[in-house]
This record gives sequence, structure tokens and C-alpha cells, in this order.
Amino acid sequence: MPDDRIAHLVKDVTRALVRALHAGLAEHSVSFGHWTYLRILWERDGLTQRELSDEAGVMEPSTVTAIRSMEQLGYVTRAQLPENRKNIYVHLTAKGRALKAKLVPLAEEVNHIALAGIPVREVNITREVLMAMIENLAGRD
Amino acid sequence: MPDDRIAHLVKDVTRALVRALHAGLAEHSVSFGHWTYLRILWERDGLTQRELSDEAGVMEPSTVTAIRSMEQLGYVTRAQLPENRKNIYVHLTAKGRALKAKLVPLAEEVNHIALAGIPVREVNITREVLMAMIENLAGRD
DNA sequence: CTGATATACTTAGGACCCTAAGTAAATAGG
DNA sequence: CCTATTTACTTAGGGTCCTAAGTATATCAG
Repeated sequence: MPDDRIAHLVKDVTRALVRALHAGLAEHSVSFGHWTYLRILWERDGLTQRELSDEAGVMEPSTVTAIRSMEQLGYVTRAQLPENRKNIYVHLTAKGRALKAKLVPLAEEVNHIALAGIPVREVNITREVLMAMIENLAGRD
Repeated sequence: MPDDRIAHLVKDVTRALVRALHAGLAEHSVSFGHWTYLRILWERDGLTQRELSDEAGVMEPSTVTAIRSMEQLGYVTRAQLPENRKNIYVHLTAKGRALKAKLVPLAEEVNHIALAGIPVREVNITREVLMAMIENLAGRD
């Protein structure tokens, strides 16, 4: 069980991060799934669902469900434009934009806790290794 | 978005690993969830569902669902002992034990691909950082 | 010994993500 | 032009994991 462990470690860290963030987000009626899309939209508003899926790194059906639920919560609107009736453009509402001020500090706190006491140099190496792993796994399709 | 990215990186690596392993496992009628429990039982047979949950790092209801489905596939048996009718002991069948020879090489291949070209030293640092993160996040409950 | 507590499993229901297959609109080729 | 392909979104269904609440058994305390 040498290299094998790293896959399980990665999985366990993901679960730990999700668990840690979940409680705080829930207080603002934001699920972990919504968080991913909010982050993207705060950076760049008015993306299509396809673009959102690409940015989030998930498949389209996952985005459909999430965005629909965010629409019902009043965080985003979905709109078609006359020049292209196929695309659906997702825009933040004022309510959705306002969440940024509350949620970003929360995520920063969790990251701060997660990385406490770990040398920056090692965190950077980890970041590079993780990116290399994604690259390696993406190739084979 | 400095430290913040590491959370998303970890999540993305998990997804990439799951995707990569999924196809191979599916050929042997093993889902990704079953894989976790099989690995544990190959090491130590006859654990209770509670012990399996602890080992796998998941909650009990998740284990109930998975083990029941593995029982139906004929990979494990569930048995009570007269001296304690509360515990349910899970044992591998011959079929479940036989999967090891097919599945382990498959997982090793995925790990090999994922870590290709990454210096062992850096992988080890990553392993340590990930374990430290789990430790950091476990504390706050 | 018997009531309170702890333990092990189960049920119910929800969130997230996936694959496969369907629909509708846009685009490209003959 | 009009058919064929591609693109964007949707629907259907399944797997994994969670929390909360329920049931049955075991254990502990008075």
C-alpha cells in the first residue's frame, strides 16, 4: 500500500474540507454545491450553463440542478437572449452578489485552519503535485 | 485566491481519480464505493459494520447501503453470532476474495498514471501535507 | 433486577455528481 | 435551401455520502 494511499488521502481531505465548510455555508442557506458556482459568478457574471460547467469542472446535468435551485433561492437569474435562443445566461442577483462578503471570509477561515502549521514551501509543492496529477489523469480519455 | 485554490485542487483530484478508476472497476461489477470496503476486508475479514465505517471513514448509513449491495452481488456475507446479537459481522465470500487479484493491479495502474513524472520526494511531501490537513480539520468538531 | 444509558444497526430523506439518452436550436455541406 | 451534424440544455436514473430519527440489544447504576 505505498502509492495507493495517496488516492485515499486525497479523498479523505476532500471529505474533511466539505464537512468543515458545510456548517458555515448552511447558516446562509448556501449548500456546498452552490458555493462552487457563486465563486465563479462573482468573478465573471453572465456565463452560460455550459461555460459554468467547464469552469466548475463538472458535467452539465450537475449544473442544471444546482443553478435551478439557486434560481429558486433568488441568487441568480436565467435568461435567454434574442440573438441566441439556445444559450441560457446566468446572472447574479443583488442577493447573490451580497453573499460574497459573508461567505468568502468563511472559506478563508477553513483554509487557514486546514493549512495551519504547514510550511508554505510544502503547501506550494503540494499544489504543484496536485496539478500534475490532474494533468496526468486528464490525458487518458 | 491564494490558499483557497488548494481546496478546489484537492476536490478536482478526487474527481479525476474516481473517474479514472470507475471504468476499470465497473468491468468487474464493482462500484467505487465497494472498492473501499473490499480493500479493508482483504486486510482484515469479519469486521462489524461499525468497524468498517470507522476504517472507511464514513458514517454508518453509508456502510449499510454499500454492504447490503455487496451482499446481493455475492461478495460478502452478513452474520450474527449468538454471544452478541447486536453486531453484524461481515465476511468475504470466495468471490469477494477473488476480486483482489483483478482489482489491485487496476488501482496500481491508475496510481502509476496519476503520479507519473512526479519526483518521489514531492509525492512524499504531498502525502505529509494531506495528512496534516486531515489532522487540522479533525480537531474542530 | 430494573430503569437509564450507550451501542449497533436501520430507515427516511436530501445533496451532489455522474452517465446515457432526449429535445431544440444553430451551423455546415451538398 | 435543406439535410446532417454539432451544440446547449434537459430528463431519467443511479451511486455515494450525509444528517436525523427509530429500533433493538447490551451494559451500567441504584
